[in-house]
Amino acid sequence: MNIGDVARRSGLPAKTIRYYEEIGLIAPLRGANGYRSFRESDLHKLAFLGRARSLGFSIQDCRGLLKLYEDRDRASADVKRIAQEHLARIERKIGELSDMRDTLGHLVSCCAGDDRPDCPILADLAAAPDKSG
Amino acid sequence: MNIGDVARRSGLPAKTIRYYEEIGLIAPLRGANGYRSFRESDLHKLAFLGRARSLGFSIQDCRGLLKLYEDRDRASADVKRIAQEHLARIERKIGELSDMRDTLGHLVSCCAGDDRPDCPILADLAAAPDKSG
DNA sequence: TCTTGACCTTCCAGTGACTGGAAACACTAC
DNA sequence: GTAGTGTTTCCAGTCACTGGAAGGTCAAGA
Repeated sequence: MNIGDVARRSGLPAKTIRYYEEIGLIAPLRGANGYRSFRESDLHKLAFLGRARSLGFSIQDCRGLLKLYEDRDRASADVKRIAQEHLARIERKIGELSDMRDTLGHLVSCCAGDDRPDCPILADLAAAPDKSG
Repeated sequence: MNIGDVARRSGLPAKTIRYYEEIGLIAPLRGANGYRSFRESDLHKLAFLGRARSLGFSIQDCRGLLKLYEDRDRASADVKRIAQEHLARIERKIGELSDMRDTLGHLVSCCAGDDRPDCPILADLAAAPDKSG
């Protein structure tokens, strides 16, 4: 398979696939013409990566997951740990964003949104000490 | 005020303050020795920026907000629109992350996390078509 | 006067995970 | 032969900083 076929079948852009090769996530063969030649196993890896990335795993996480995926002697505990740490990061992020949403939502609801200059949003930005930490 | 004082009083790293000058968010004066010389108004702007950034506004948004902040003839509607668009982005992001959390939470709860190789997390990554789109 | 140390300056490079674009080579169909 | 598509590599840009190097400035103390 050429990169275009793999891109279509995996749903990943060809650019991304080349990038994944560059950083060592996949290692497709090369044909005599210099074109990348993908095996089914490469396609599986790319689908795996696409799915993991869509769940928000970092490339570093993906590297670890892919290694475990290919290791028949793996312990599921290792996979679970990576997933749990990622889950914790996601939950932390949701918490941060929820705080922003609450603050911002309140400010927006207080703002008249008309042609006058008075604005509680700007007032807050100008006056409030940083409550984020 | 030198940059160190402003950094302490605004809570922003000196590096960040220099960066904000470089991209034109602030324009401190310069002393004869080449040191930046900050006025109270620069400090206020930096506090404003710090607060806006902590609410997740992009630098581009900050540029707009700062302009409105300094415009006595502004319409609060313009501020509100920026804030509402940002709020919508935040809510979209929270939605995406919540989906990830739900999927990942389910997978994690299904994984034994022991020394055996069988793992529903890997099984999902390997098998599931991308449901993110 | 000299030194020490804190502070300041600019410039360059790196982060994460791609993405866009240019220039050139390869292949297929007509 | 040529048009069009696919592929290659390489370089630069994204966003908002952050780290570090090399060197200039200043205030305090011996």
